Amino acid sequence: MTMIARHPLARSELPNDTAALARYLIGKVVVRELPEGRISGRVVETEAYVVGDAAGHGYRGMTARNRSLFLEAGHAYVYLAYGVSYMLNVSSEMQGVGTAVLIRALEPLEGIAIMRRNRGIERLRDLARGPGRLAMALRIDRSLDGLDLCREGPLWLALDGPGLAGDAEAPAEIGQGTRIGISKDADRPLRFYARGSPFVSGPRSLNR
DNA sequence: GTATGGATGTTCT
DNA sequence: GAACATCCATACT
Repeated sequence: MTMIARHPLARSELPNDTAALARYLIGKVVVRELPEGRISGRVVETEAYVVGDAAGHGYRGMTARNRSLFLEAGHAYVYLAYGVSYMLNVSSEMQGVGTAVLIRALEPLEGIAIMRRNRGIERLRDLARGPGRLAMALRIDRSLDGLDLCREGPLWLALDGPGLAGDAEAPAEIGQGTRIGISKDADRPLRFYARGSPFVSGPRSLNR
């Protein structure tokens, strides 16, 4: 078993601008620590919900649900969408600004057997392809809302070190397009993805 | 591969 | 009462 060198993202290195953060997070690693073991996956798709964005949950100010959006960059904002699926977001910009990056899809790296169990399916490609599926695979719910993702803990964000699985691959080109599943401010190119990755959600036509 | 509809909790009008 | 940052099963091309 290869030793995996990996450390948390430094808050000071996160781009302040939300769209820049969304791009920055492509290729980084989400780590989930569970009693049964560790799950991790490479981020292959994100969306930015920026300042003044009518599609963003912070657009109308702070509420009991969305207060984590207003934390300083690098904290988890988790909410329930459509009463069915949890969504994992990374808060962005300065404290007091209600913006975030939605993590939409992961390429599974570690803990694949646990992910299969959490999802109740076998197919590797579908384990975390889509934000709701991702949350189910990593067993993410509201109990993780507000967590600091720049420190090792039950859920954190990591940078690859040498020796990591997938490390030898050339860094994927980053594509950019419109966000999925929204109606307000829908034309802005605020979705980022690893071009050509089979683990990106949505139709293949959106991943060229 | 694409298209459709139902389940579901929370927020807002 | 409607909208919603979704998923899944089913039907169809």
